Amino acid sequence: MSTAFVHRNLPRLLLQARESVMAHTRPSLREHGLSDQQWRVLRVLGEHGTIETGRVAREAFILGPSLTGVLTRMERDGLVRRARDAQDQRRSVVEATPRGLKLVGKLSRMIEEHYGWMEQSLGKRKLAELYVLLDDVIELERT
Amino acid sequence: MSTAFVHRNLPRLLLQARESVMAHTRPSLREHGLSDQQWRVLRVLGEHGTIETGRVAREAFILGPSLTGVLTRMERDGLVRRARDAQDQRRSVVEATPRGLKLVGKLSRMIEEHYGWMEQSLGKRKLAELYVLLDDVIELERT
DNA sequence: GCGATTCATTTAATATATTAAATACAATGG
DNA sequence: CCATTGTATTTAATATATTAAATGAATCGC
Repeated sequence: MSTAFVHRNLPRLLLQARESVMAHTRPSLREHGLSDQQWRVLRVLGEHGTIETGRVAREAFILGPSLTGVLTRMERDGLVRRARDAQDQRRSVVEATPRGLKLVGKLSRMIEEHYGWMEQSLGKRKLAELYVLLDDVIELERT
Repeated sequence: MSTAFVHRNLPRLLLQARESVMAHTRPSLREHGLSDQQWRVLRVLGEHGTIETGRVAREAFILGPSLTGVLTRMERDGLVRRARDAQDQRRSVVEATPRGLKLVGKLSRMIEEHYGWMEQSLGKRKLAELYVLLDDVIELERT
């Protein structure tokens, strides 16, 4: 007996879920003058120190042309510094300023608390299952 | 024994999963000259016929100010028609043109096939579980 | 009826997304 | 070496996102 299956607009559900999760952390970002994208960039820099902009783009899920502008504004706001790579003059590298790093630390702790809250309200079991399923969906693309 | 839990950047996973799903349908949309947003709007119009723009905004997950521009361009491209609501002159209503409706039909069938493919490659069980978990996450926001 | 308030949409200003094209440098083959 | 090809980033043009403010119309209380 094959179950009749009701499709649910998966892209929309994923978008809603994402909004739902970020609804709790976004206000803190905004209080510190950060956009979603700037926060993603800052977090990558916090994890990797000085790194190539191309890698930032991949890890922060921002396309090259967008990243150019994001970094320009972050530099303007004293959050990051840019320079050309000495070995390969095509590449440019970025790093967070002390001010940027301080922000990363503060907000990372805040977000860690948020995960604790999600663990509680959703349940560890469900959260773990969700991770696995999302990995499976992401794998589809490489098919 | 409480399991140590490794958090996985949920917003990013949700974003990746969404991209992974849309990677298969987006090329078809582009071939027909549609952006993601225009497709969402068109689909809502296909489901509801003539409807208020406010409701389109909610169902297509587009903020008011963005929708203004999206609808302007869609009208320019002959996909929709706009008019003021006779009962309440504050509101405006939209409907798809015949050309817009033809597109909805064609692309809807394409997307339906895509769901069939996902059902196969991911499995009905997993897909159903994913729907439930995403609903749970979305519910968190209303907490 | 009229003033204050509320509601729906649009305008404005800035930031980001998207695609194609340009630029600038590096690697490679002959 | 030099011309060709490939790679990393930026520029350009248009579309969309975001937030605040403005506009225009309905409603509410008196």
